[in-house]
Amino acid sequence: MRPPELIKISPVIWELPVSYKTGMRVPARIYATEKLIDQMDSGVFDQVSNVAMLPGIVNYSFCMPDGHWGYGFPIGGVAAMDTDDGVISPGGIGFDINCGMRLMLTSLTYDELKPKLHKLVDKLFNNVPTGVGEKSRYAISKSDFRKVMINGSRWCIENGFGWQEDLLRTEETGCIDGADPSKVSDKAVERGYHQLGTLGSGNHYLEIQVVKRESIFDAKTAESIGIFPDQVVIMFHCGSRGFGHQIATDYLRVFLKAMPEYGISVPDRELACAPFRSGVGQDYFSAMKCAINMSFANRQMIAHQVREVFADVFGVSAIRLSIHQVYDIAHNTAKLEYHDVNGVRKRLLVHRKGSTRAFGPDMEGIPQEYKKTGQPVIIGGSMETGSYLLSGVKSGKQTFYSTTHGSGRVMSRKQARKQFRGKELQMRMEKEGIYTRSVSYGGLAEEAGKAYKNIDDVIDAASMAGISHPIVKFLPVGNIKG
DNA sequence: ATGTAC
Repeated sequence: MRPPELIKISPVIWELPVSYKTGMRVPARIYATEKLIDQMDSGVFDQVSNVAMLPGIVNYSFCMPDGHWGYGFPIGGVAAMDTDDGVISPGGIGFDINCGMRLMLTSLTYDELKPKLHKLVDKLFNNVPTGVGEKSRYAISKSDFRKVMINGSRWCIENGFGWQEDLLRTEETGCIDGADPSKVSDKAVERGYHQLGTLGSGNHYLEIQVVKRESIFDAKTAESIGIFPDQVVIMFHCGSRGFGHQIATDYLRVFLKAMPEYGISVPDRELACAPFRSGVGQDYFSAMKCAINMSFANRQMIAHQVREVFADVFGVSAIRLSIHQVYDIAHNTAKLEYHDVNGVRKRLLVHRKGSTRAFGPDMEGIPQEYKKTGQPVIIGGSMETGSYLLSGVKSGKQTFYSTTHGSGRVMSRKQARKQFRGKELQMRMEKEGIYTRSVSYGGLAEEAGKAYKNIDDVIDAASMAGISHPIVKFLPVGNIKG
């Protein structure tokens, strides 16, 4: 359903000019192949051009190749705002603040895993709380949770839930500066303090994956990261649970009320925003950072539980099994970054909603060990089709160093439930060598591979456009989900 | 995504 006004800039870049809609301050750019652009719902074109109307937006309103309709902004949306006269918008970050991915390696080969796969997946399913409303296995007081809001993953490491090196291999070393718990409602704390180390539901999952020799695209980089053929790896996807959700809800309400006071009008209530420099804008920014830190800590606690389960099932310590983390990266955030805009270095608030930061080689803010290769980008595909590790590249400058975050839905959850049967899907996957455990069959059906775009198409588009570089593809063999 | 509705 592409609009006739859509201009093809290159085989993988499409533009809606400012003339497309009254009020657009910048053009909108969608990264997609012909095939992917035709798979995008009309909501993408509508929303990406709405975002182009927001005050202070710089260069373009972007949508990544996995883009689809979302709350206000498209999922796959990127919008960099001028920090002097621009806005901050919860819809540009997502309800699940710091939803993100973590990738961990093992020294195990697929043959070593096979006899224990069922036991491993069952034990992960029993140990990592999975599903809506599930609570943490750890008793964490509200005063400890306050420390988590401020210190993120660092709190976990200090309390024995992980390894020091995990911090170095986490975006922001697992703790973003400037989190202020006084800006977070009691209700959010009430929902969040017992959610550390829980997976959640929907498309949140934990997967055991295998490296196929033929799916290593950049052997040199893969080897330098510690990846080898037939290796077993662990990937998971989750965020800040009810905690971040409540913070987003709280501030959307505040912003809706504040907008007229600042003279801001938006084409869609879901684009509620406030000037970044305003009191409420800064309050949300500081509260959102608490959710960013909570989410890093959540994934750290899951990583800890994963190591425990592996050690238990294989009867060898996690250190002996070399369960080292590759990286942990968010795909739902707004962050202050310095970028070159028409030759001038400017401080921007980069909203990435279902989009992954992909800093190129030598850039500040990526771990020393990845300075040469570029920042690792972890892409979760559907549970049937596989996932990717990419790296950031120099030419990522065009999108403020942002790329895709996953496959992107082509079918609504409702539609998927109608079209697929969870039980059948589980049996078919089992036959294909993928053992899944899920809280509900309906939930499983929503995540069917065919409900998503083809992950290879999405990665090809991102690669062709020069916004990230494929290193390796992983194939799923075990999966737990909410 | 979410104690799937304020």
